[in-house]
Amino acid sequence: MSGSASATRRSGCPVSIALETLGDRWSLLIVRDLMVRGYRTFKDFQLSGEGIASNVLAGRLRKLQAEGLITAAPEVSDARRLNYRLTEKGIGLAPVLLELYLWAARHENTGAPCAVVRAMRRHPRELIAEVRRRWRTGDTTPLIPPPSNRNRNPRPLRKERKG
Amino acid sequence: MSGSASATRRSGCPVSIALETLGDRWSLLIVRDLMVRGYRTFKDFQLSGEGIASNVLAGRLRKLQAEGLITAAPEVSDARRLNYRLTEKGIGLAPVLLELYLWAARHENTGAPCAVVRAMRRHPRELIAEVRRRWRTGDTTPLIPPPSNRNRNPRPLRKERKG
DNA sequence: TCATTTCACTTGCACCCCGCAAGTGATCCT
DNA sequence: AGGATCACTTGCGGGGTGCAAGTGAAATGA
Repeated sequence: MSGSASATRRSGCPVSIALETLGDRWSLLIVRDLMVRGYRTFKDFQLSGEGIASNVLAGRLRKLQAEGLITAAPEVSDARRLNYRLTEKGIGLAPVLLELYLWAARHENTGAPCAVVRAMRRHPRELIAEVRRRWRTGDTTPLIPPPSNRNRNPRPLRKERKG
Repeated sequence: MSGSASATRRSGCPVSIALETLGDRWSLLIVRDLMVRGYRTFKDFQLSGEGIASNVLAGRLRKLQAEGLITAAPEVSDARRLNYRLTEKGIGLAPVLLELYLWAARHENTGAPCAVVRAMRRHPRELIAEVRRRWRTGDTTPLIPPPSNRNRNPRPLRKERKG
């Protein structure tokens, strides 16, 4: 029951409580990567092309673990490797991500293919069911094709260097 | 077409693009307050009990305007007052907020009344329709009762003073 | 065996943004 | 006219973020 949730609550509103965990730039992207791309390791996230810093990534993974959204287990064949995996609570975010996806696809010009968007809009239940099935069975083939360039040297995204 | 969207895009994924605007602690809470509570003014948000700082609030309102999620219009009867209102793009976030609400209500122990949660879970379409109806007609009676204490002096929420 | 590579981080640094208290200017109320 | 209200802004200190570089353990290759 997520009992660990820290001391202070801003308010009792579920939306507010959800945003205490998820209200930042990265958490939902990590969940998305675990859910629909086949990502499982630290390296996978680093190279995801979004450009998250390694220390921030480490912090987020820690936090998501503490909140019970993901688990980490060392891989049997390679003790260096940690496999991250969504929990039931984590996979439960599928509808949120779906709606967020549909919203952005409608109101921003994204690179999302129309056919995919239309399919998602018409058959949301089936999509969620498929996501859960893949989660249960450990199927990690990407549901949505990863961005064509799994950026090997992700460009820095800074405002403007002062000097 | 949200053309103003700034120069750099982290990735083409709609979820990532959505989080560029909404991926922080406050933006979605402001949208929620406009959507289901009757909030319209700067003061309303300040007293919402979540404890947002006034400078941060001003910044968020600016950003949400720039992104086309809200508009601001001076009230006719009182020129000091600015009325904020959701745009079509803003009201389009209703399903996202609904799913986020349901997720938190299921996986965290929130103060949400079970009957309300159950009703939301069983009749999501009707709820969204009602939210849109209220938005169209300018009906600002709170859809969900505001937290009993519209905190007059919101407590500071700091980690723990060092000393 | 032993160097090299890979992996999952950590450390140090500069900068930016946040939370907070206080202030500002315009507008309303009396 | 004087005070209250509103929507902010400013100044300050601390914490979080982005980035480059480093660390230690485990795998890989010669």
